[in-house]
Amino acid sequence: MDLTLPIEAPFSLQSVLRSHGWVQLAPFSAETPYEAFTYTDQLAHGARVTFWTVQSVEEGVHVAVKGEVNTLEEAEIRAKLTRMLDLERDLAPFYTIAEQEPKLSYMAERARGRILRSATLFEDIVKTIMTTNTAWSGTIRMVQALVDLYGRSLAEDPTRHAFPTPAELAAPDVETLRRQAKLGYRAPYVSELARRVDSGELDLHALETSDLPTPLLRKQLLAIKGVGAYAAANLLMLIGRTDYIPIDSYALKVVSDEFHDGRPVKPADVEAAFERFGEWKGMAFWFWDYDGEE
DNA sequence: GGTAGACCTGGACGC
DNA sequence: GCGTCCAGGTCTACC
Repeated sequence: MDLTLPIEAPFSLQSVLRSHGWVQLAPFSAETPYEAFTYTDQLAHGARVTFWTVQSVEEGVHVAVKGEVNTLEEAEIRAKLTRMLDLERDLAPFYTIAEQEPKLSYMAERARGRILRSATLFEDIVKTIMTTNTAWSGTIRMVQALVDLYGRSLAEDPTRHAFPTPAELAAPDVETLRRQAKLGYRAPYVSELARRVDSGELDLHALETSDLPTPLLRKQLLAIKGVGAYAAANLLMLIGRTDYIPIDSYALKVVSDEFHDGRPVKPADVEAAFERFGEWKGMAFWFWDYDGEE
């Protein structure tokens, strides 16, 4: 079936897909220049696996779904795409600030600022843990392994798999996760997270929709094993809280090159570079035109 | 609250 | 081929 998700301007599907590396991770699939993407998803309603092809149209985005879906399933797909394409983020206040800064002034014109997310916060947390202390190629490999090994397959094409649910990742023991998916020391982190979410002990929907102040939300994220300062800030960015900067070795490098002539910098220097943007400093860091190509 | 050391894996690099 | 280093960090023990 086909459905259209109407989206008000400014919006650019390509800008969302280019917002970070998530589109390169399974079960996403896309080719540069990222004008469309596909995604394999296991629906909560009926637990059926569906395959979507999403592309930009004049009114918003068009979604082609393999097979027929009922009304509840269609509503779920619309809700998930709204999350994935970050459609509820209000960028107007940030655009007002950004147009005063030459390194950010491109944003409104190019409809940048929306950050690609997975269908669920659970998937985003697992993927974020997979980015820590590894090369990007390692992140791609580990996420692909989790999807291929534990995600339910698409009936029409068994080579395609959805991202595993918390129950599906809680099922294998830690040693199996470590050995089969080659997660290394991250295996117990993923296992514990999956078990806590599956049992209801950790309510990620409540966390995501909470109106708690950002420092308290950050504290809840830091309580998840495997989520440290960088990962928590990254996840806060994904759920629309932009007042922390995900400081990793990449951040240290780009800030060093941009503001300190390549001299070594510390996390405090990264904070200082964007402090003037207040609650938007994570956005300013994330979308700063470091290489002058925007 | 701050810091040193250990931690899985796999690719890059030097020999 | 083989050994070493380290990559888009985090945890634990210790001070």
